[in-house]
Amino acid sequence: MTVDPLDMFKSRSKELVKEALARLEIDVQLPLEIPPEGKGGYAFPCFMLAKEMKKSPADIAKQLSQEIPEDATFSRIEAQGPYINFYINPEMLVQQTIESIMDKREEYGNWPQTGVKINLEHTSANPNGPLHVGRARNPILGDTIARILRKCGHDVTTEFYVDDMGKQQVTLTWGVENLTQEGEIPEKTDHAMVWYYQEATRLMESDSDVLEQINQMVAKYEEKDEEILARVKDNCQKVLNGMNASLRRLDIHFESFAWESKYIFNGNVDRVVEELKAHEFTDYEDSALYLDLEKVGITGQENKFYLTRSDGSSLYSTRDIAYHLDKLANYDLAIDILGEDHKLKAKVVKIGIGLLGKDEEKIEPLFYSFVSLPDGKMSTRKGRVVYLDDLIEESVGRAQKEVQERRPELASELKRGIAEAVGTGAIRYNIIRVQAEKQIIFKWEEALSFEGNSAPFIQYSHARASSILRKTAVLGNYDLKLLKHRTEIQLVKALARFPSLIKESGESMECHPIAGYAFELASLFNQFYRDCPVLQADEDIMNARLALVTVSRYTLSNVLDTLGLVAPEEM
RNA sequence: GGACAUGUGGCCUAGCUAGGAUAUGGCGACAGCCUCCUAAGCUGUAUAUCAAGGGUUCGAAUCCCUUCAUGUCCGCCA
Repeated sequence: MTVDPLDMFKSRSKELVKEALARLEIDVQLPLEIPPEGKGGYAFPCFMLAKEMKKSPADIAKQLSQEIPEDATFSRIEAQGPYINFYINPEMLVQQTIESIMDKREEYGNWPQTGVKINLEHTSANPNGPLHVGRARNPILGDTIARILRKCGHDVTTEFYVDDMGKQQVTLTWGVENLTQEGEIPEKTDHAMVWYYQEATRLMESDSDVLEQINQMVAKYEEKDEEILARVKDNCQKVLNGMNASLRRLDIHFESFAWESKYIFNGNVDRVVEELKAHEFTDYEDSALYLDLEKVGITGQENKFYLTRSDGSSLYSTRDIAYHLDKLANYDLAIDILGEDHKLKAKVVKIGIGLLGKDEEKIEPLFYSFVSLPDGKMSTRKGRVVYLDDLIEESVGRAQKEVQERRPELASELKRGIAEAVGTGAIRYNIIRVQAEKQIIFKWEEALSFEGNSAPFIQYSHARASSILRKTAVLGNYDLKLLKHRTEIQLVKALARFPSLIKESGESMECHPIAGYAFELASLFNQFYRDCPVLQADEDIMNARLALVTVSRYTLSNVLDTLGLVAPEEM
C-alpha cells in the first residue's frame, strides 16, 4: 500500500486532464490546484489556454470537461467558470484513507528510509548560564525539524556544538577558581554556575588585574594547554548538564556533542588556515589573515572578514569552517539552526567550505528571529531575561491548576502527568506555530494559552478519542460505506493529507505547517464529536465510527509526536 | 550609510517558493449550546484600503521597482 492515500486521486485527475488535452491536440500542462471548500478536491484552471485557443477560459473548461469520461475515482467532474473541478469519490477516499491508517498505525505518515545521513546542529548555546526564552526557539525548532526529517525517512543525528574556546568560557572558569558564592546556591548546575560568570565579567571590567589574569589564561589556552582545557571543559560540562536537564523536560535530546576545542587541538583549524591563506581571496593585514568579502560578492559589510588574529590564533568562524569540514566528511547534509544574527557568519562558513573545494550546498542554515520582551531584547547581563526553566515551571504550574479545577476526581499522580504534558506542550507549540523568521515578543498570556490554537486543544482531541475507545470492547467488523456525514468526510480528508504534509514540510524544512495542520485536524475531530455520536449510535454505524475514531487517534498521536508533544489518554 | 529578514481586522497568525474562484484561523468583544461519548469543546455576529505608492498581467496579499516602519548584522568577541 502506498504511503499517501491521496496519491491515486491526484495522479488520476492529472492523467484524465492530460488525456483530454491530448484528444484536443493541446500540448500544455495544466497545474493542479486545491480549490476552496465546496468546489471539489482538485481543480485545473484554464486561463493559460485562453490565448492559444482564442476562447474564454470558461468555454475552454467546458469543452475540456466534455472530453473527460466518467471515472470511478471521482463522483463528479465538471467545469465551473474557468476551472475544471474534480470531486473525489467520498466512498473511495474513506476506504483508501482508513485502510491505509489501519494498516500503518503508529507508522502512518512515515516515508520509506532514504539512506540520507543528516547532521542537524541546534541550540549550541554558550555554556556559561541557563537557557533563556530568547534562545529557546532554537532547540524547539531544531528538535521538531529533526522529528519531521526522520518521518521523511532520513537518518538524522542531532548535535550540540559546545563552545569551550571563547574568552567567555575562560572567564567562567576564572570565576569558579577565584570567587566564592555567598548565600543559597541553586541546585541546578547551570543556575549555580552563572553567578561566577556574571561576577567575573563584572570584575574583569573594573579591575585590570583580573583582566590580565584572564587574558593570560586565554593566551595559554590558545597555545593548546591541555591542563587549562581540562579545567574549562569541566566547567562547561556542568553548565551543559543543567541545560540538558531543562531540554529533557521538553523531550529534546542530543545524540552527539561536538566540542569546539577538538578542532584546535587536533590541528584541523591549522590546516584550514594553511589552505585558506594560499587562496587568492584572502590576504594579510598586520599578519592577521582575512577574507576579502568584496571578492566573494558580499556587499553591505566592511570588506575584511578576519580568519585569524595577528598573533596567528584562530577566530570563531575559522573554527566553524573546520567543524563543518568534519560534518561534510561524515554526512550527506549538514543543517544548522541559527539565530538571525548568524547570517553573515553562516554565509562566510559556506564560502570558506567552497574555497576549500568542498560542496557548500550541503550546508543548509535555517534562521529564526529572536524572542524579545516587550521592552526589548533579552539580556542576561542586564537582568532582563526570562529563563526557560522559569517558563516551564510557570506553565506546568498553571496547567496543574487547570487540571485540578477541571478534573478534581483524578488521581494526583495522573494529574501531575497531565499538567507536565500540557504545560511543556504549550511552550513547544507556541514557538513552533509561527514561521521561524517572524520576530516574537514574549507575553506570558500568549505563551501559556491553553485554549484555541494551542497544544492542549490538540491534546484534548486525542484524549476525547482515547476516552471513546476506552469505553468499548474490541473493534468489530465495520462497513466504511456508512461514513457519509459531512463532518465525517471532512475529517477523513484531513486525515488523508498527513503523509503529503510531512513530506512537504521536510522538503521546505518548516515546522509551522504541521502545527497548523494539527490544529485543523483536532478542530475537525471536535466537530465530528459534536455531530456524530459514536457509542449511542446503532451498532453498524457505531462500528464504522469507531474505526474512524481509531484512525483519528493514530493520526492525532502521530502529529503530536511530530511536534514533540505528549498525547495524553486523559485530561 | 549598506546588507538580510519581517510588515495581513484591536492583538496574534495562514496563504507568498510555482500569480487565479468570496484572504485562513485563533485571542479578545458580543449572543448562544452541558437530562447526550470529557465545555481545555461547539455554534453564530461584528471587525481587513493584505505597510504606502507605482509597474507587469485577462487577473496581484503573492512577481518587479521605490518609499516607510520594525528586527538583525556590518569587532584581530563568541
